[in-house]
Amino acid sequence: MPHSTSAPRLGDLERVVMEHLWEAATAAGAGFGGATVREVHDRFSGEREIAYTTIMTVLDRLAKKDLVTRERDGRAWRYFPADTREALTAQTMRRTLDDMEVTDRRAALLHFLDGATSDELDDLKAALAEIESRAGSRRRP
Amino acid sequence: MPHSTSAPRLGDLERVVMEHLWEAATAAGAGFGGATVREVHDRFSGEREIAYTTIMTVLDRLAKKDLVTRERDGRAWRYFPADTREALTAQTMRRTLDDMEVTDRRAALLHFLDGATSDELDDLKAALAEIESRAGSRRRP
DNA sequence: CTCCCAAACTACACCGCGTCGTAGAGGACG
DNA sequence: CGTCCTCTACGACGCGGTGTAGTTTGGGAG
Repeated sequence: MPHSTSAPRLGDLERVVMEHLWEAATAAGAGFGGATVREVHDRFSGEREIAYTTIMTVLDRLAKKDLVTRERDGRAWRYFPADTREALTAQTMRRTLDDMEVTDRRAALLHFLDGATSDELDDLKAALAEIESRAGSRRRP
Repeated sequence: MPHSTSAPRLGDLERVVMEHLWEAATAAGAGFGGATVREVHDRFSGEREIAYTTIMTVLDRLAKKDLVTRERDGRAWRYFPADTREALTAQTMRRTLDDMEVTDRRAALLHFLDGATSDELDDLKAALAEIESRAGSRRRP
């Protein structure tokens, strides 16, 4: 069971920084890339003027919220997203569902699907099928 | 940041007040109900000490966020939830999905379903079936 | 020993939300 | 009429979260 501590909300800058970390992760393959404060800060160059220490603060707060982890890399810290963007999104959506204390989940889900594109419905069906198959036949090759 | 049409987030007290409004709505049958500031305030009696004006402020802010509407009822205003709890929940969940700019929605949904109970999966399948059955009219451009 | 870099700590402004207080406007009623 | 009561309108204060950054400190590279 992954950490069930409900996902904290992100501010705009926090989200953008996470963005960079996720990019760094995928760019480095599944083996994880992560980034130092300087690397993240450099990504902002030309795009936006922002202080190095601002990035440090943001990364520090993200770490305190357990949204990122960090490891030493020489004298600097290297930051890694604690979850994929998709996992964090799912946690946040679930938290909403819980917080709202919805009694009629079916109705809520119906409303949710009501605003979905057909592509999304396909995605959902695919996801559902996968879950089912996973639950139905435990143990697969 | 152009997401003004999306659902704003609720604070704790705001949520509790919405709670009362939703109760009032269902208790009075579909379509009517609503409550005045005094009625909402009275609901808190014995359960919690809170100022009348606090309720007024909260209801006022909810109205500014378009989460409730109001009509004159004598000298007082009568407040009505703008959406059902389920609809608001769905909007918030969708907003999360949009804000996070998830590229792989299928993965996100998969994570979401991963934390679902089997009852919830049933609800989802039912909702999905219903959407499918009334196929043909798709909203959103 | 000196310099530079990165971390750590502190600071500050702003906004959202919980929490009220006070000032008025209009009925109700003696 | 004057008094009282009830609601609204408006504003205020404190606190926590977030964006933003400056200052201080400690440890390597010369």
